[in-house]
Amino acid sequence: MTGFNNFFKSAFTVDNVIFGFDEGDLKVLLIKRGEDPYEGKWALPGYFVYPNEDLDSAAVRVLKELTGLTDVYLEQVKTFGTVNRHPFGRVITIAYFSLVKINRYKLQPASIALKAKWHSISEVKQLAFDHKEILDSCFERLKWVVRTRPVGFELLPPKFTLTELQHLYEAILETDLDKRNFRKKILSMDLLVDLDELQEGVAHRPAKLYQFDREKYEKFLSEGFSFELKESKKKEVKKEPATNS
Amino acid sequence: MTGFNNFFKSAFTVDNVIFGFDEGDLKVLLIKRGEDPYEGKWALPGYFVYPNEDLDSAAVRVLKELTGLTDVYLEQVKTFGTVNRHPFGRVITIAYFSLVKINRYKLQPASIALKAKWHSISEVKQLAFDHKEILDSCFERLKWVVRTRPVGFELLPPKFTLTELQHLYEAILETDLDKRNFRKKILSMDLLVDLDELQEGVAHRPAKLYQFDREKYEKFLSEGFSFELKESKKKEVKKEPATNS
DNA sequence: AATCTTATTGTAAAATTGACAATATCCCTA
DNA sequence: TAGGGATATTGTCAATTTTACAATAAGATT
Repeated sequence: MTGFNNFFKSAFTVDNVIFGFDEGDLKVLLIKRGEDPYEGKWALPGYFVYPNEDLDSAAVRVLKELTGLTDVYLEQVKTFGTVNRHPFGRVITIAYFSLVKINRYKLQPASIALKAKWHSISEVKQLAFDHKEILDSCFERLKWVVRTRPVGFELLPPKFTLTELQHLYEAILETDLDKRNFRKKILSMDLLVDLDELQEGVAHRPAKLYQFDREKYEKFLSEGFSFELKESKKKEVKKEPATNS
Repeated sequence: MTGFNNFFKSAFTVDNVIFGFDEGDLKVLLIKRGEDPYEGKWALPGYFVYPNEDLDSAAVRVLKELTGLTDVYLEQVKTFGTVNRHPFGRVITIAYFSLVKINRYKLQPASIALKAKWHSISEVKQLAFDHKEILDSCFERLKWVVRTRPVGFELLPPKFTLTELQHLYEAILETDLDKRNFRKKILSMDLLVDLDELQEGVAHRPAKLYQFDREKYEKFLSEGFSFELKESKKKEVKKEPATNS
């Protein structure tokens, strides 16, 4: 292997776009960096991959150290490796996204982070490194995944209402959906269990609670079933309210 | 950056799944490795990424050195980084796939390759490293891409018949398609130019030649058009002829 | 001119999508 | 407990898309 030594001078990290859903809004978990580079800047949680660690394991570790969660949906999206993206040397990063039930855990700021905080996707304007670009890629991927596989449920509590589910899809796809058509479509897939329970603590007619039937989904999958939501017209672009200028 | 030095001992490569289409069959370009490790084994063309080289550039370089082609469709798919996947040390690889017009070039076996050869996808059983897994991932991705964006044309000569196009889709999607329905669907997208030319040299009624209208496609895209072929039932699984056993 | 081979084309039934608004139910307050 | 408030729930019809299906057309070959 003489001659190859020059190649063994790089490092790689994983960065994790952790999505959550709260108050009708799609959120991403960001950390305020506690060390160089970009100390004090908001960034995606991530870290170097250890020499004896698989990539997926590293992504799981980063997630666990920050949130304490282990059993979550996690998927590799894309690798970013522009030559000068990291001030310490050649560092490429493998981007993952994960979907967590936002109320299920307590943030556990890892040593690398001064603090961690949920941000509304739409309000994230810039981040350390090339993390904004990574976030955008993962958001695009999420849009596709959510139309293609029933993973939306990973973002909701185990019991949810159809309206909550619809709001989730609307937030992710950035469209408005027709209530009646959405319900028809979702229910026709026969992946939800009607729990015969009602929402509590709301000051109006409570909605029925449903649960995702994972077993049935696995069964469908093995029979060649394909979850598919049609792409629809874009929600008209929100006009930025004309700010002072 | 004290303490991080231990991370800067890795390397990364790009591996390229180069698809072509010939004789009604989807092909992949493999090389017989001319050096360690796995010398003499069939593998995906790939190489280390140079310290001052972007990932995409490396993929382009690998493709060019092998085929002489530069202006081809190329897309990053996934990164593979199992700890012990490479005998020389920690080496992760970023997998790309590309689509080439198989008759448009002469193979130029690079220094790393004893020889390069097109293999029918279905006949590739095992490869060096984890390359078979990489190939499978890229093939899956191609199936999705081809239903989602009109990139199939990248695999055909500039002028092609509708039957050729259909055979291409059938090879990639591993399904049979209905002739009339396929034509209706494709033509209704209004992305093909009827060249008013006929196929030559065939011993039967010659078919009309068409050309992909890239400009029109760009225009449609900017207007929010979405190319979409519906997923269809799987072609019934070919039963392996019972071999001697 | 007859034959061979592949190209080309249409129609009707079925399934899906998309648009659209009235009624039902529970909570809360007076 | 009656009325108002708020959201939940539900159905129909038109339009579009998908699917299944086979007869005729046209150039090449003999």
